[in-house]
Amino acid sequence: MKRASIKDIARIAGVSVATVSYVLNKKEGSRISQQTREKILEIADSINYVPNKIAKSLKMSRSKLIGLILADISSSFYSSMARCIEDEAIKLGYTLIIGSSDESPEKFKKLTELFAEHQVDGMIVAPIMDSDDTLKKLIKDEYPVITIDRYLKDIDLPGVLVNNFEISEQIFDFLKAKKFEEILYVGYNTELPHLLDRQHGFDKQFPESGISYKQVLVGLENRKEEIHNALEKNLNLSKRTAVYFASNKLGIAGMSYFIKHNIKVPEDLSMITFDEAEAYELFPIELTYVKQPLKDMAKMAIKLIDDEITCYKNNGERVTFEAKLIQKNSVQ
Amino acid sequence: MKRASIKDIARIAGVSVATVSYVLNKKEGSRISQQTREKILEIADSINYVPNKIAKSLKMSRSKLIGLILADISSSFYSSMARCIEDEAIKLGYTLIIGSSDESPEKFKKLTELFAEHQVDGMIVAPIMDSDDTLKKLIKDEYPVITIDRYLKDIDLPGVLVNNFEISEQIFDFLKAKKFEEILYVGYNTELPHLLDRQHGFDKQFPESGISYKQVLVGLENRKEEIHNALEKNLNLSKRTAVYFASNKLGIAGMSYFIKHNIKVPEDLSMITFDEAEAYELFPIELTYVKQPLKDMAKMAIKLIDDEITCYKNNGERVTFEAKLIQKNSVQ
DNA sequence: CTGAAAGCGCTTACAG
DNA sequence: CTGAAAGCGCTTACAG
Repeated sequence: MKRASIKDIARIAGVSVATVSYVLNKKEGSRISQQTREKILEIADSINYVPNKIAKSLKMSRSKLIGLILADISSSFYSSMARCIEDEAIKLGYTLIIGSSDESPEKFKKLTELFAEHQVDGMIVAPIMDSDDTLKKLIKDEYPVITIDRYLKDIDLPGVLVNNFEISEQIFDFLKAKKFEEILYVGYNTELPHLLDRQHGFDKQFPESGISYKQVLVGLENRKEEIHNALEKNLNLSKRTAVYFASNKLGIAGMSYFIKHNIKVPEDLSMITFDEAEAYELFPIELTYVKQPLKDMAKMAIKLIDDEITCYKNNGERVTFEAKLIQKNSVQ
Repeated sequence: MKRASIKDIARIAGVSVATVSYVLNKKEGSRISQQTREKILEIADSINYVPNKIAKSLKMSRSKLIGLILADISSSFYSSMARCIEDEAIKLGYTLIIGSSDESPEKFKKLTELFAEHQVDGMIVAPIMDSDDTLKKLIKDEYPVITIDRYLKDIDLPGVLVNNFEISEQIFDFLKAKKFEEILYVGYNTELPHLLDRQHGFDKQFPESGISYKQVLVGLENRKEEIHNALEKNLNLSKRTAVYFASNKLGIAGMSYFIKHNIKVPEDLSMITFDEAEAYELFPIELTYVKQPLKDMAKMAIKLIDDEITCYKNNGERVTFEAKLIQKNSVQ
């Protein structure tokens, strides 16, 4: 598997490696004769030449690699996101290296180090709790990094996310207009700002609304039992109740609870979830849920990181996309 | 973001780059004095030295990169698989580059080329229809490649997969023992051998079994309407019927059909699916399904590709794992 | 115990 | 229109 290099092409063609490099890179102002050019291309093809991006990277200090750090590639939200980012990255000539942090600061740190060693041109990361130091170091080194989905307080990094606060306000208004007596928010026990936004946009108006409000916060691990227990303790079906699940995993755990206990949606209870999921197909009715514009976000993420790579500025500006409440039949 | 190199360390320490390289790589037979060693390590740390794997790769002709080509990273089966492979790859010091072929031979080819240019040490691929030529070229070049989940007729490559044929035989036996009058196989209209195995292991015994057998084959795109239509045409609930769905996506589409039409499992109909899925949680009863040992398969995949990288032999031997029928409540 | 030097496969400023 | 040469950041056989 000894592979051909431009040196081989040069030798066969009887020209210099410089000449080969010029024609292979189709430089605009290239002054190579049509004849030489054709000969070189032909030889390259015939000996199965594959350009060595590693050598090129070393010389150019550009790897055309982007590191993507997600919490967990096997979760449906992140794998959908990864897929969209993959498609956009390829369009700009980047290749993706992917890693899962599992919400562990150590793993997160390891991943950034590993990716830096591989000389990725930039990183797109979903930050996690206590990844501040790791990110600060990257910022200090002026490493191109942007955030996706999440962000961190006091960490100024460009990023893309949705209007978590506002969409939750909208959901509050929506539910308020429907005159629910009791509303339950099922979210996460975390300091992750995007989740706090999602939570606070929702609960801030309750005090003066007169609506009975409850809140259940579980661990980011999405343990089914924990979620079911929380619902069991907090669900009051004697009132006209709505539940807002802050993620698709929470929603799915919720639905499995409802199915198990024969609670009918929306007759006995109304519900809204965040994000989409394949699993929704299996709920007896169509869900009202919050949709994030993943493709647009991915496109913007790649644009942002490409901008930072091309011209580092890190103005810390986050681009907010509008999430959309898709009204179906789970709220009555 | 100009980064420190061993040259910088050497300059500051007043030693040669060779010495720096030796201590940084902790070579066993290293003859560097404890004093120099400590000084170098200290300096490396203080100037924030990050080893440049690209330079190392170039010199060593080893990138420690593995290319993973799946049909679609956003599908739950492949993202779970990717996650397992990621974990195993890291253990052996490899980093994953991931791409989705979307069942397109052109994309598949592009991906292998891109990965080869990035000098991945090897590739783990889920081959697709008409990717023969691309794979043959890789084999001719003696590029380390192994297959995962799928394989291709007449393409000899090491790989890991499950005993599709045998597990389907077992399912036939299982259903036969339950004395169903009619059995429906919902699979794919494809020549992909692992799916044909899954299919043939099931249908081969029907002729002499006396059980009425139907077969529905849909496109790999898993279009819900197509699957629903097929079920509508072929489902006969007047008989004691069982359905075997050849993938989780098919199974999910099937379940959504049953829910929509108020068909009760297992009272009106029994069913079995292949692979797991988050969505199963939302079906009213626990499913009987086929479980693949993803972790073990991932571990073996990394072992196989690492073997090929270390010592290319490509004996074409596929390692078969036993899928397991997990008996729950969807078959009566 | 340590260093000078070659070389991995490229790109590109410079010279002709 | 084309080539010789330097250099990207490493590793390692060789010499001392």
